Amino acid sequence: MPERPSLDGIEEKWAAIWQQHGTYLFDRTASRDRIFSIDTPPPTVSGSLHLGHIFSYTHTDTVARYRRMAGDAVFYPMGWDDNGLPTERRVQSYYGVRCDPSRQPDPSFTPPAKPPADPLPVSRHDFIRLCNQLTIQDEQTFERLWRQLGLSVDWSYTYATIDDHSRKVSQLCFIDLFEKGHVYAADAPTLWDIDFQTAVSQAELEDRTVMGSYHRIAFHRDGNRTVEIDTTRPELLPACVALVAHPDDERYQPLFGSEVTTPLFHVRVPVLPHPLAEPDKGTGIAMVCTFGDLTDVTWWKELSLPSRTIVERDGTLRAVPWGHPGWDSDDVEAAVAAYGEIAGLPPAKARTRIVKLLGESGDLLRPPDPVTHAVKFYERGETPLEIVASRQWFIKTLPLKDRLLDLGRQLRWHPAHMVHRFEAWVEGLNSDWNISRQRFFGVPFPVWYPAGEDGRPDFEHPIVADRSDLPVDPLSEPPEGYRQEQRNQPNGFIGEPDVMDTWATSSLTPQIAGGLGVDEDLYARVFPMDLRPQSHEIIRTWLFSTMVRSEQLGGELPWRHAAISGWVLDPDRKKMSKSKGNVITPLPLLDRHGADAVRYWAASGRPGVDTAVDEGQMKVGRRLAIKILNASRFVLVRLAERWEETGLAGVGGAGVGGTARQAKAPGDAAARLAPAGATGASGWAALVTNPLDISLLRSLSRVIDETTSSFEAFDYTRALERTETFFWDYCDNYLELVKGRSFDDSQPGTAGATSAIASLSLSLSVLLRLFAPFLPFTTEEVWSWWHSRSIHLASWPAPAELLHLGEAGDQGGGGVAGAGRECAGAGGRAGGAGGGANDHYRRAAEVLSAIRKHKTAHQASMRAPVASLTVAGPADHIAALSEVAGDIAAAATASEVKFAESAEPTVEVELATA
RNA sequence: GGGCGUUUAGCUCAGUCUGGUAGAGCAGCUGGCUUACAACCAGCAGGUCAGAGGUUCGAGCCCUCUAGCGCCCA
Repeated sequence: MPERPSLDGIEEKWAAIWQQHGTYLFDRTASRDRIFSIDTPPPTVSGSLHLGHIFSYTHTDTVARYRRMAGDAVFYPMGWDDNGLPTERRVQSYYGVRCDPSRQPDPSFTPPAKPPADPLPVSRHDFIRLCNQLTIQDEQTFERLWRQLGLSVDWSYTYATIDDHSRKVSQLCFIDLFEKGHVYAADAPTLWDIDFQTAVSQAELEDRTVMGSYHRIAFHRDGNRTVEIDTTRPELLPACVALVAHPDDERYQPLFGSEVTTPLFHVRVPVLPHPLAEPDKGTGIAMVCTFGDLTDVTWWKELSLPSRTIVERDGTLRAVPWGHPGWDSDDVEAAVAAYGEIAGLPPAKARTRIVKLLGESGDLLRPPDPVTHAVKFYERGETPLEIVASRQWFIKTLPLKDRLLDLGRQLRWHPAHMVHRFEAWVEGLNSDWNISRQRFFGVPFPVWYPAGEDGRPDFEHPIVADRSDLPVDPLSEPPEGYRQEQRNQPNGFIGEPDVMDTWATSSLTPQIAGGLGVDEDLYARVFPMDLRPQSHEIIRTWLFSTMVRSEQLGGELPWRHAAISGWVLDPDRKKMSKSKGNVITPLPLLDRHGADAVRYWAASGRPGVDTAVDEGQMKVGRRLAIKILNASRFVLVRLAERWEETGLAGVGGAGVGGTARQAKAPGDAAARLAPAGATGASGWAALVTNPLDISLLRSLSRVIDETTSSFEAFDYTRALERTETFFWDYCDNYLELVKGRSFDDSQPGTAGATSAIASLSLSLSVLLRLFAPFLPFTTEEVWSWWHSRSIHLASWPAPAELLHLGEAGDQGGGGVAGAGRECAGAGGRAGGAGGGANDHYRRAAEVLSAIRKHKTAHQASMRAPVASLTVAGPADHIAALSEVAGDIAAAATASEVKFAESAEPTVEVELATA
């Protein structure tokens, strides 16, 4: 035990020892009912870890540590979500390269020391090589930070969503979907990001309010009459396939079923009713184009409209064959001429041009009217999404809506109201899940297509890889029965060039971590997982997609509980974002305050509640940690010095002081004192005979009950608060009260001193264990002063450790002293001495407080001697207090305590003249 | 537009299911070196519980409405 305890260096020290000793290794021989498995979110490694990670993962870690101490074999793996676009972007900027899939691999390629301003084109193979290279670096950085934070992860189960194992599981599950008919490829309207040149899914969308303009345009009816529509995208006029208005809209009811012609292009389009048309929006009648937005897709589908797509994958308008089938016009020449003005242009330029044309033709009825409106963006993109028709793989989710809602209700959500977010999302689903991405660093589809005589792929007969060959890359390996030379040749084969959406793989983390198809024994032990922790913003993506996959694989929930963390807000309770420049990075905070202090702050954020960064809270946490060091030293010094003479050495506790290091795991005090232990409740607890000590332990046993039930409900914050409140009171009052008795040189070895030492030892042991999930470094440091085995492998405290059997049973009631305790007998034992046994401690603390108040009011030192002390109160108070008079007198620095009966409790203090 | 959450001391939040005279920490002020801890301790001050109405002997808590803030969905 150090002379002056300190937190300096304990993080490096214990992180290394935990790693060396394998403290958090999962016991995979445990039976299912003893296992607690956690499906941790694999953070995206391409960014930096932010405070939200620290926050949410700390929550998970407190629960993991609790479960481990409560006797579970905790399966707590970590994954890295490294595949996908974020990594590609990081690699592009880090090395200054871009992927050009038409290039041949260059094995000698190494990226320049400094990224060039103009990105170097590299082959797909080399690009992926760089992605792998950088993610491995990033993952090491992440792992160091996690270790610094003290996460009790079993690092031997770490996976990455791009590694061989994940690719294998992901492809395996794709084949499973394919065989079950849950996945299909189709030409369909697809949300398309023209900058990233890739499809995106509904889950990756984000509405952003942007400036636009309503253009009022005249469509023509018979007899020179017009219909006026407002549109923000006049350039899509050639793609117009209908006009729609609300069925109840009397203005347009007469037009339903009739045809109108588009200006400039002279295309006949029907006027149709549909409830999604908003009468209040613009003129109340909308132009349906293929495709301007998702509502267009709905109208197109539900009204069985034709398709006239004009937007290319790069966002420009493609050439179209006016006058040919599907592109009929009443004035082909005019249509060709008008379209010739905009073909090949990007949307914004095409818009300007067409507005000019409409103005010249007189069909633009007034100057553009600026509006703000919501536009769909890819969440990582900067250009509004286009909707293009292209061939993509989709997972069927729409037929699953009801089943998913049902599963959502079966899942235990913490907090419970988070289920609404899930339900809102599922109910709002309007398309199947597009899992194709036209990118490079992702899990390939295990699919090839036979090439016809013309060399074109036969999409109707995909060749799916054999399970035993996984993982495969169809762009570098041929399918069975083909030779590599037949790639892209007539009558040969063509590999599927797309990769899967990141979520298509990270939705399988329970299967990946659990070893589906690879380690069935492990999988059976850990799946379904017990806990899915995550933040609320990714309910619609990660939680949702994982539910989909688990349902399609085995028709069940992937986990039993979902614990949802809130967001971390900046100190002013504003959302942190790069653009606002208010992002706070975790590393400086960890360095400044220490891991336990940051964890303390994180644990103060209740499940689901958005929490502001609060360095003040971190300072409080650090102070708590220091207090634990000092209080522990106080207790352990007494324990060590009185060890022999109190007779405690023979009771079976761990060695303390000089002998601590020799004690072995089974000999730890905690282990011995556990109810199941050989000595059990008849151990140290039997030595606690003083009423003050007994009532202290009774209070503490209630804290155990409360923290335990809080943890069972995933309310780690409450567990921490209860423990902390008790501990601070314990330091201020209990330690002061027993200071004299536990250290009384005049009476070593008396029952009173022995009781105090035993009680201090028991209570400290319990308190440290209650704190261990929150402050793993500090508690481990202190624990190591008197135990050889990690506190994180010690058993979670049980009330029975503190109380004799038969008394422990009535602890559950808590609150005011139970009636059953009143008649426990009149001896000096627990439950004796009249009124609620717990009152000794509480009343003594109140008296002490009154004395302090008096001293402070008289500007006296706390050590100022008290000449006369008279405690008055109801008979039962006095009876209890008189039993602890010696402790009160010592703590008050009074020579004696006089008692008097009165209706109201009072404390009269007279200080000795200074 | 629909939904969820939230509003309690200057700040951050407890006060739950199950109604009984407003709590903690931080910050502030005052005092105290007290042999575990001055990185500490003690004390003080600080609130129309967002607003209105209702139920009740009694409402921060239950019900209704309104407003602000945040988020989700459309």
